[in-house]
Amino acid sequence: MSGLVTYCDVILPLALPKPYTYVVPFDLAGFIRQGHRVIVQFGKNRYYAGIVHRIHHEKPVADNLKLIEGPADEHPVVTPQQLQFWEWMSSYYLCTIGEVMSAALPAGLKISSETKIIFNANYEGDYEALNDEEFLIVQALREQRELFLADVQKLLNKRNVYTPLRTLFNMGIAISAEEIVERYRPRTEAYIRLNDAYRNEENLEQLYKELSRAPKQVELLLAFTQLHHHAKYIKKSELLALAKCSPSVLQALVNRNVFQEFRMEVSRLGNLHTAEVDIPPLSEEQQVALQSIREAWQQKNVVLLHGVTGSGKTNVYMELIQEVVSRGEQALYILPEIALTAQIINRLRKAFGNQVGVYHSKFNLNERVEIWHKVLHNEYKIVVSARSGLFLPYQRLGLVIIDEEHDSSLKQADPAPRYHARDAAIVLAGYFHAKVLLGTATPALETRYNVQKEKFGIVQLIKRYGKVQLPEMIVVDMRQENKQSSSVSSISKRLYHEVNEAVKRNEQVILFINRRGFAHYQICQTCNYVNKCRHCDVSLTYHKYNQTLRCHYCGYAEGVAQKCKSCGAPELNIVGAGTQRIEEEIAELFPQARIARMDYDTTKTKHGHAEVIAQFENREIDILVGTQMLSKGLDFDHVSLVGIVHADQLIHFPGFRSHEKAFQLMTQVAGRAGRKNYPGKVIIQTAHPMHPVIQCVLTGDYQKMYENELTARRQFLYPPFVRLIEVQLRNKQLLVLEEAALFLANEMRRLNICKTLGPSTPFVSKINNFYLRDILIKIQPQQKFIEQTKSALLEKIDAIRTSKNWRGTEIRVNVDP
DNA sequence: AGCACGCCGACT
DNA sequence: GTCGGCGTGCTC
Repeated sequence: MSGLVTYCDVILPLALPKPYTYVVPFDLAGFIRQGHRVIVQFGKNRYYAGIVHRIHHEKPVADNLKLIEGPADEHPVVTPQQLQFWEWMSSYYLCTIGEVMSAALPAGLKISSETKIIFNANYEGDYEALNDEEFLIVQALREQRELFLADVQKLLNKRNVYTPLRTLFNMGIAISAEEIVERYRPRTEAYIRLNDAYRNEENLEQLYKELSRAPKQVELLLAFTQLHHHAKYIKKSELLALAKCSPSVLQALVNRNVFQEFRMEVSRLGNLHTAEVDIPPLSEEQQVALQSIREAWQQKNVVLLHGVTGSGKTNVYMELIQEVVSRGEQALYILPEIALTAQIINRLRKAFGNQVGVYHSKFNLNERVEIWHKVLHNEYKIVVSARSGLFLPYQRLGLVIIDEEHDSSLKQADPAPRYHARDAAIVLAGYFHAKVLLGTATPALETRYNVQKEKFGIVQLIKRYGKVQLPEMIVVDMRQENKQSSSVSSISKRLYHEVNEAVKRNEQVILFINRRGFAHYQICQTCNYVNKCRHCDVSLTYHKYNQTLRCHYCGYAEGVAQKCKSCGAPELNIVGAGTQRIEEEIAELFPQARIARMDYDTTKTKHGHAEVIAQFENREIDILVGTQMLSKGLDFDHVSLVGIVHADQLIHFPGFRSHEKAFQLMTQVAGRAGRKNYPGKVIIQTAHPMHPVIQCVLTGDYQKMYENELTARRQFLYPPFVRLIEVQLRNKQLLVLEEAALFLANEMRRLNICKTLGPSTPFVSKINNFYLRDILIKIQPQQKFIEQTKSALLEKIDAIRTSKNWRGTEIRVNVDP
């Protein structure tokens, strides 16, 4: 075998269609393995850490291959299962493996080089010939000796700084170098150990004598000897605290070389006490459910736990996690990001202590790297996370729980990979022969259908846990309401009355508003003109706090108009009822109540969300007004009333899932009413009280909603009866866009293996000066059709990308939208 | 994602 | 006439 060249295919964290092949230097050939992070040069100067995908001896067609520079770590950081998973994800969701890698690897494990400009101090020429820009750079260099490319860009306030730099390089004033920046920095802490010489009793005796005139030092030394039989060294801060001595005393002993100070890497992840707290006993019903799940897993890998809100699904999860962990396997518990609350984490930490890892967007880059390593080294047996937890390097995955399985935020919208955590989890679990549990009170239609088709097992949990009763559901007909009342209000008389009563009884109220379609905007009283964004096809949203009109798509902002831009009339109205507006209305209606709002604006700050929740839990707030966020994972004990202010907005939202989503959302929100102590009430305000969705919510009839929806999906050809691929094309030039979109749609139609709709103009037809067109592809749910359609689609997309005629066309593919 | 090569506007 | 803008193509 000697004489064979070793190659490795390296995945780079860029949107490149395929891995690139490098030569492994001879002396590294036995060392570099699949999953290793390796430093490679890519392009003229730039270096990246890529992941070794495959090692082989097949000479690639490309010539002048580069050598890899070397490994970034001693051991591979990506497991074979992960690489398999990345590959599946890129082929299933039609994106590049580099895009998957970008999503999967924490930022701290991504390395790229930065160009450094270094001043040549030995330069002996003059600076006469330099122009302004060049001179500016030289001035900065003389002061700082070296600059990053980004610094120069900032200095000159432009992107392309190559030209002046080239002059400096040519003149020998500066040179350039690539600095590889590893973003992960381990945290270190100071430790103290005793000099080995004093392990000898005699020497120690001698030392005490020598120190007789330094009583503080003796004291510290005694404290240390008492503490240190646990370990050979003690954390400096701990020693100081325990010995109650000042740092100067310690320093004196260090200077005497009695103590030695050294730094050690420590974890950033809190070291919790592993208190063996009991998991709360299961109710009889939960016990039965648990047993049924175990049995169902004998037959099926995926089981749906369909349990009403408050039925204590979490208790069942805990039990299952316990079982898996005791077998030495790892459990992954995925929830929608906003359901990943302190309540859940605390509970798991209480039960499982240090074995629990938490992974979500609030962790910084360093923390995420440490979590990655703890999963890799099998120190974390349990991971609680948002959907990105799928990408951690599990060793022995035994169980994946997807909680709130129906939740649409489990599907990543942007950027690619546009994956669904539930579906991806099932694939991932398959690699480990692990079991999957999907939990929800309102299963996604597709999931329930998979149960019907006997792909998934099902276990029901229909009683609320403890003595909690299901809430009373009341519908208010807003058409009647508006007829009777002279002024139009968002709050009906009935809801007004019930809120007052609840607040009077010192109970809490949640008012749910669907934010979408509710943004307020400025409209001309005379000609009905609405200010629109200059770059996007949307009306500008009114923001009260800074009196601006803003575009929610591109961020464009302008001050509120004083007069109409179209007809010049000075009378402009703000219309629309956002959460802010309704909160004001509610404040007027209930002057005695304490009201808080929870939506995007209030939860932007890191703790805004948690603060509002804490205040509500502490009963410092009577009425909580909010959006979607209120429906998930929050258990409040004193909420007796939930009001759904505008149910119609939910039902009539465009999209084939709107009825399903409306049912889910209303049911979930209603579930917030009446926990331990109160029988809850739910008031739904609608202009269509007889609408089937409303009726199903009122009667809590999931099955009926499922059957209705399934019929509609079958009739109009939507999932689960077909598989969908949504393709969006974007181009700054409308004509080019339309031609390209038509080409793609027609080519797909010609195939005759799928049904192609469009191109159509989306509701928002222009974003950031890019025009948009949508194409929807419907495929019969058989493997061969799906595969053929996908490969044809990729081919056609490639044809557009490489064609001169349609250049500048961006194409986004969304599989299973 | 960079970075380089190639073609059009405003300045000497 | 040239400098410099950014628009398109390639990177093992």
